[in-house]
Amino acid sequence: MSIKGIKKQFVTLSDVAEAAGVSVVTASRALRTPEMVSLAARDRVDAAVRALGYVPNPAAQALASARSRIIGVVIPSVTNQVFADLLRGVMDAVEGTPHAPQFVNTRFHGVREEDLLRVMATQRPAGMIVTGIDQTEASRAILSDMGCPVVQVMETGPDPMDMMIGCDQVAGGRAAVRHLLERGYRRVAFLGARMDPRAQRRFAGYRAVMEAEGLDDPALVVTTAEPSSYSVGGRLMADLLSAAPDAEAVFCNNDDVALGALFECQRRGIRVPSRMGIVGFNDLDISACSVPTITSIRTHRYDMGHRAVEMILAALDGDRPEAPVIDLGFTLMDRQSSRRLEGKKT
Amino acid sequence: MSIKGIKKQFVTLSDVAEAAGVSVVTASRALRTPEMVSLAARDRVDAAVRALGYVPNPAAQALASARSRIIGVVIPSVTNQVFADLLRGVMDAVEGTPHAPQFVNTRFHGVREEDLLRVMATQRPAGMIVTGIDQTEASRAILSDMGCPVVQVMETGPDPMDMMIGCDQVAGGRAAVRHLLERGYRRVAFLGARMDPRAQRRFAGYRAVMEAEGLDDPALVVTTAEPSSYSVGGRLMADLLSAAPDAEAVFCNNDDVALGALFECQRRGIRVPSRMGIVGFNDLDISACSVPTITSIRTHRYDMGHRAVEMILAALDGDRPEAPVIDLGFTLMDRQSSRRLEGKKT
DNA sequence: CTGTTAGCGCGTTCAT
DNA sequence: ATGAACGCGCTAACAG
Repeated sequence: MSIKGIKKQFVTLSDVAEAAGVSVVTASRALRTPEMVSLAARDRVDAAVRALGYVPNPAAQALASARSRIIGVVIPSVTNQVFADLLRGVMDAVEGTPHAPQFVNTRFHGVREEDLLRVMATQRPAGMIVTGIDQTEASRAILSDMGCPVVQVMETGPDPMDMMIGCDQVAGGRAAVRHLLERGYRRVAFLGARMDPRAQRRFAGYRAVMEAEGLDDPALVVTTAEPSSYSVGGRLMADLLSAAPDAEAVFCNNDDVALGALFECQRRGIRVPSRMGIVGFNDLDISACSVPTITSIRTHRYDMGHRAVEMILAALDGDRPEAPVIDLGFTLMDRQSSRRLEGKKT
Repeated sequence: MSIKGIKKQFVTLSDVAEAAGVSVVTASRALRTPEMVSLAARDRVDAAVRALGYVPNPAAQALASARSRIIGVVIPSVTNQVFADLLRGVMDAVEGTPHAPQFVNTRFHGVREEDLLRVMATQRPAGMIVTGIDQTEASRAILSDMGCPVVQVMETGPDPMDMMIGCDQVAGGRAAVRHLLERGYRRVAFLGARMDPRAQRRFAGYRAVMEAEGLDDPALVVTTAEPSSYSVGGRLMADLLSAAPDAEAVFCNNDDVALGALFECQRRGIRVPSRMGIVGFNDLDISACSVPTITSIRTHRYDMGHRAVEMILAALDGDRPEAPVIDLGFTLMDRQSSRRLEGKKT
């Protein structure tokens, strides 16, 4: 392109400006704020851009403007299907925009989160999406220093840092347990793996209902610090059957555990839902297909990711949302695994 | 920091240099090539870095060096558990390095992939990881123009662009079918969803074995363009039972389909494995826990992601691997769903 | 509406 | 072993 022809490897804005016969600034403005440029200039710049195949250099943009087009997404785990859904929502939402997500995972570790945020800060992100509402004070400080829109996703709660979109985990827990009680189960147990803050709150919902009904019993609560998985679900069910052989139903932390628990029942010949009711949380695809199908609390992870991005983009455009915190709610998917009365299957 | 105190929001290298009483270049060298700096200067720079909490600005680095620390990862889908495992391997491997992955998904779309690569190119990535071996000519050209290490993952094949790590999909398909034949199943069907190139090659393995045995029959092949899922697996099994009621076993495209097929059998009261054998592909967690457990071809997705990153980092250090293509192989996980003789479960 | 002038923070010559 | 000077490609001030 240039006479030296050595260092320059890409088409730059000056190339475009030269080709269009305008100054670099005009070319720049034609691309970023077309309404501030004469129609004639705009057309010539556009033509030059197409002819030369110009694509802006994000590093130069970021350096000059002290703002990148990166949207930082902080999640605790990539393994978990729940977060995969969130990611999908985020990726779909940035599509067609000049923004790109950058994912980091905290592995459920608070200090690690602070370090990761400090590194993210050097990128001057356009926006940040963080999981949950339990950030440390230090993390909150770093985030607010970033000077960009921040959305807390997955949960709702008081005291949002900036914006928030999710659902009430305690209410979800309550709904699950009430459903089982309505179905006629009394000895309702709680199975929980990886008791992170959200799982804790679901458990709080469970306990609230059980205590209110005078049905609470420590023997009915089985948890582990291990990450949730199908196999852990099976083990928790096994432990429960030892500790409380008369348990009639389980509310599981999430659907992985619920499905593992179901399999354990099948291995032991325990009939679900007649002898044992099961309710999960999150409503994974598989819960609607298993035999029997699994009753679960459906949360809207994809939408949370998608709308979180939309909220950030709107905020960048100066449109702050009316309400900073959005509760997407949840839906009880009433399926076979909690249908005590008509229970006929395995 | 500076007298103006207005624009400067972050600690820069000049701040560090000033605090350490050295020039900016020296500070820069102390960080990047410590051996070229006197011990005294090095220590003072290190101290200043810690005292001021200096973190380099990646945009400035990228602009000045025409190289970012981003590793581009191109996958066809984020939904799929298989790619989630790959991502996890990648994320774990970059941890502790100055590199960061950037994910884009092609949605199994070739032209889309080209566009995405063109955008990635503007970032001057440190390395690229791409899925599969079926890139278009244009994509290959863009990738090679990036002037960075490129690793093709998931499969092995001839003609690697640069480096390659995966396994032989055709061989995997053959192994699955041979296993079923050895177990005594004869009318072995193929169930396939989203017949992407990898699925096509597994199918090629299936067909090769069936033809060699003189057992091939078009009625035994049921596929759909829909993405694979548990429910699609159920539907494929239903379709198979209409087209070939005498089918004795199925080799499924992947474990989602296999599990869906199992559920469909359970709904219809068809005994697995005695009446219907099932083998999946990829070996998801759930396949080891379901009732019955599912025989599957285990592939090493996590390792592929992890080692792909390691290969890139090594190449950046000038250590090209001995062999540019690594075959990680696969393992047949022999479980209950194909145990025809001892089959007793549902 | 347009152009001129200065940087953004770092890497990379060249000198010394 | 060290430093001065320049430039990466773009945006942000300020004039006109």
